[in-house]
Amino acid sequence: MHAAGSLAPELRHHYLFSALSDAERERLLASAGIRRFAEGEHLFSHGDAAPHFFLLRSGCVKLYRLSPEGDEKIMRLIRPSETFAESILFMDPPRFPVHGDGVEAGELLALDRGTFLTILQESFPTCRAVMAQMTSRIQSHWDEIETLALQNSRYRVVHYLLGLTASEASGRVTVTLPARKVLIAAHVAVTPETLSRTLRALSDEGLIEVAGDVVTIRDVGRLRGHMH
Amino acid sequence: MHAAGSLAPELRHHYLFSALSDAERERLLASAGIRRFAEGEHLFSHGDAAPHFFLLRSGCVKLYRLSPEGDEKIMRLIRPSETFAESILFMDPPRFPVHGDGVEAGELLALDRGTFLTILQESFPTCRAVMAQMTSRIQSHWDEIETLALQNSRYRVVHYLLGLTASEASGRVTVTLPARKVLIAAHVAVTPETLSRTLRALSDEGLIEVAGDVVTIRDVGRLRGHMH
DNA sequence: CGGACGCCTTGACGGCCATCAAGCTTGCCC
DNA sequence: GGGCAAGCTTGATGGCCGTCAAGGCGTCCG
Repeated sequence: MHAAGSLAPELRHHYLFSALSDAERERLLASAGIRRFAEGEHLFSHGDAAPHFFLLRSGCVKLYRLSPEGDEKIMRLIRPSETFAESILFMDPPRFPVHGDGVEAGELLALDRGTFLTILQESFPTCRAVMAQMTSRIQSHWDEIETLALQNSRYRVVHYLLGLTASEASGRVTVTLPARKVLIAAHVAVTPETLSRTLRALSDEGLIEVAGDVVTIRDVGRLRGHMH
Repeated sequence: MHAAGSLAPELRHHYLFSALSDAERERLLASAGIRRFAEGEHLFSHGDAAPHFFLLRSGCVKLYRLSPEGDEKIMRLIRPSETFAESILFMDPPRFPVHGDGVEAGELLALDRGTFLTILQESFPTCRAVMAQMTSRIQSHWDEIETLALQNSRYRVVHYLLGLTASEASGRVTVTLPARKVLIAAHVAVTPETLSRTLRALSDEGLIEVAGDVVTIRDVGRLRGHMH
């Protein structure tokens, strides 16, 4: 991990940091580090001491939990310019709440907890941005809990596909799965076999067309109506 | 809903508000209201405009979601002196993310969103308390998502029972279920029938003793080992 | 005391989905 | 091209748990 160069523009355009002054951004970057990682590389473990939170610059990272039997549930797939592990800012002591692995090689910006906390103290707008971010995460958690508790696997898969489309989309839409299918499966909490069978069923019903990792939804509205 | 009287002590001892000055607490209370509710009374719906968040003074409230088929998943059971719906502080527009019903008659303190946001702006320690609160909620959501995704119903029931005991407890412990069993079932995402059968199985295996809503765990450590 | 109502339990059954085990397709390298 | 490996698909089977239906067991109230 080496020092962060002139990344100020990257931060300026990010929701969480756009309310900071140039001086504050510089201060934050001065304390930050860059970490390159390879595909499959283990980045941190659930429970590890966590002095940083992260902004992904390139590649793809999975955040996941493991059951004692070794089953994996992916909590989030992180894509470039997304931040993660902000929670560690307010924990005492700060520890990662999940495992993190590289899925595609890339680069992380590791932001220092203490520095950012000091800056927060002086920037209520940024405080508010952090809280808004946390709020929207909480929203999505509640949606996921509801989905896991109340809905079957077919619903979860359809819901996931629809989530890949823009919310105002309608009619015929083509999306690309953001990762290998085994990862998608671990994300929607089904086995790869069930994911495969579900996609095939949807396809047989004429609702979607599947070609590798490219899925064409033949009619978004109609798919929405066929969740059960 | 009528004005809040001299409730300052209640707020002073609450985690979220203890960092406020007396003047700020007074200001918050001046804008607050009290709402009494009956058992079974519907308090608000998922999606309703939400000008307040709440502190429960007495009774019990359930926060829940419904599936289109009418199945209910309880997200939280609120007990006196707990706050809820703080998320609405940072939404735009603020809307309740769940339904809320009274489970036992009681009284709510409804705290004004705008007033609290103004106060937050001037009190970084309170900001930080709010963020810490949100962080711990996020933690528990991740635990719940993991449990729903990776564990079977027996595990979830055992996990719930263990959650009712103090974390450092060991040996023989007696707990009282905090609500009717149908609500417990909706909380751990099983049917009442399955909850009943699971408790019976645990009881047949000599792990617990059940008498109405009083459950005696014969050995906490041993129960922990029998989750699967 | 008797009956009714809620709440919980118990039993029988079936469907969903995980598991196990082959096959298939694709890309890669010799 | 041939062979191998990784990722995905397909099939057969079984177990968990939801559904439906009936039965027990308190509590309340006439």
